[in-house]
Amino acid sequence: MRWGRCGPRRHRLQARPSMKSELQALLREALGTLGLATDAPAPADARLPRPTLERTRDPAHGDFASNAALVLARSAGLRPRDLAERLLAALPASPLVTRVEIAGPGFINFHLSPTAYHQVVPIILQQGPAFGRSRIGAGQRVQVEFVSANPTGPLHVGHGRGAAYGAVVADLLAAVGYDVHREYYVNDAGRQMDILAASVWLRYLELCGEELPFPSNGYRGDYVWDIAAALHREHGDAYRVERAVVFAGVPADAGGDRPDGDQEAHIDGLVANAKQLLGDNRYRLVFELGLNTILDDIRDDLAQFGLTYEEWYSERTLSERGAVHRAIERLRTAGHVYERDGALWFRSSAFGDEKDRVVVRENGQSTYFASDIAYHMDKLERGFARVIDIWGADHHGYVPRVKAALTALGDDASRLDVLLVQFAVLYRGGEKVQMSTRSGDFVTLRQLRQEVGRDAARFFYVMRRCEQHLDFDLDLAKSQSADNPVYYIQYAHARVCSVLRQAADKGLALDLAPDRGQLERLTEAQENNLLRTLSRYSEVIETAALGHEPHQVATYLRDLANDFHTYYNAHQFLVTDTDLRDARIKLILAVRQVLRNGLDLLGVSAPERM
RNA sequence: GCCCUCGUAGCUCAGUCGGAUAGAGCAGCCGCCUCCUAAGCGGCAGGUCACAGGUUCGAAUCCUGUCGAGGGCACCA
Repeated sequence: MRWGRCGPRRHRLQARPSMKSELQALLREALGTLGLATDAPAPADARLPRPTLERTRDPAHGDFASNAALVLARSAGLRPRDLAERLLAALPASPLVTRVEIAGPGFINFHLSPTAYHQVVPIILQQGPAFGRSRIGAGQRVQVEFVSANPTGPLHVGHGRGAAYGAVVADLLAAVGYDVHREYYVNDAGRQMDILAASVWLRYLELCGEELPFPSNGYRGDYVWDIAAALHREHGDAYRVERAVVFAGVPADAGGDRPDGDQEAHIDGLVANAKQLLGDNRYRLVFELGLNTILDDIRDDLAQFGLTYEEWYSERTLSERGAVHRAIERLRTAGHVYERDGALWFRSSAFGDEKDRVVVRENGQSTYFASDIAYHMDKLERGFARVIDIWGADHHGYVPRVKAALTALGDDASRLDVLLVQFAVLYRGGEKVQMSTRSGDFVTLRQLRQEVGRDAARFFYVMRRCEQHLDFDLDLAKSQSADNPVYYIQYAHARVCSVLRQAADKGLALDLAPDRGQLERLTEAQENNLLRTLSRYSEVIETAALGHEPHQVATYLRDLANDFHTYYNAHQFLVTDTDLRDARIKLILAVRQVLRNGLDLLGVSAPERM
């Protein structure tokens, strides 16, 4: 995290979002006093490290440590420890800090007062669900596009990870003050959709009693039968065409007894025949029926997974509005396209791509890539400060060409971040669950939710870094044991609720007013650990949001739950000493609040009893 | 072949912008319920951070190369 650009400002204890930013302000002031501006733009040599303030790993080094003296010694013309001395002298006093010392090669270690930690409890209780949220995004508009699976079939478990990851990235950005626009790009045009329409029609013909060979490249899932059955129910035989006519002039399929055939030409021939035999209106109806049925299913599926979108963006309307044409013309005007072999090519190799790419095919149809150029152009034209795409890792080769297109259009490609999510592999009984999209034999997201539940699914999907392959252990996700991190964390929450129920049952009068001084009674090691962990929450949310790293929240919550369970086992909360009891109840109420806030960000519920 | 990502304890993974003695969980071993939920807690053991160089006060982290795993290299989307 950079140190911010705000000028020297009187520090006010409560105004800072976290104790870390409070200390940063102190340090910045000291640096300013010595004329070592940290607000200057980064030096040309970006490899020069910048001063940082970090949590220490070893308590002997205090609570926070800064490497400022080490990093700035050279430019200041001083030895690190000498510079550290001067910084120490220039450091303003603060009630948070009890002691500052120089250690090792020139680290500056800050020891914080117990009060600094105690005050985090009333802050959490006052801010409630808002605790951990901040305004560092300053209302900047950010677009997050995720899932965007083709509406040619139900979502499967591979899409689930992108869905969970994208949802949390978006929510995190919103939590730190960005104006987030969540979007699903609907590929409702193009060849794959035509293949779906043809697949539906062929299954319909089978329901009508026609016997026909199903194309090897058609969509074979059961859902295609369902859509075909709906068509047949509503329209009887009105769309029926004899088998011989359907296959007239269609090149042979490949596979099975015809290894010499051509799958692609075969399915394209069937699509062409379907369009011609059905005519515009009837073809359109079949097409729309397939699209809408599947899209409705996807919407419903994602809603039940806890995902909401601000917008479902149609590829078809994009091209109908002329955006694709306009994008290509802009590239043409800028001199970045050329014709070869009857097709129109974008010279993406001039902008860092491996090779040039076709935007208009020989048959006159624009490519999916052309739509994507138009779509990304449109995103930037809509005025988003940042645009985030979340794609499956198998699309990584696609990143350079999209960025190339934006650069060629004269846009700033650095406004686009593409986050690549690796695949999730399911394990059941220690065995890898085999899946194959080809045969339609895949586990759907809905099935996964039904098997392990929404909470476990959401949590497991985001508990690893996105570029890490995910081993999704179904048995673990279902197990109601401490091994299961979801239950472990939720159990901590339920335990706090349980203690409060006990207090109520015993008729104990709790004084939970914010500032009564009882918090000074929290002196046990477990209490100090808990306070330290609670005070980290805002920092975790900030780094998780800015780094697009939901797993940090998952890891943090596990730590917090662990600290709580340790405390629970070591000390009784409902003691007879009322001040101590009130202090402990306030502390665990703060724990409960932070658990809730964190789980909420992950889309996981916080049950009151288990 | 070229490109991208990854390689940390037996297994699954954290490790902040390069920071001080590399951390969790599981599995293993030893303990802890007359007590707010044992769906819990404590302890022990476990490491050449794939390998080799380089950069510097300092490298698991940055650079180069090698090896290994996954993915990508369409007038498909």
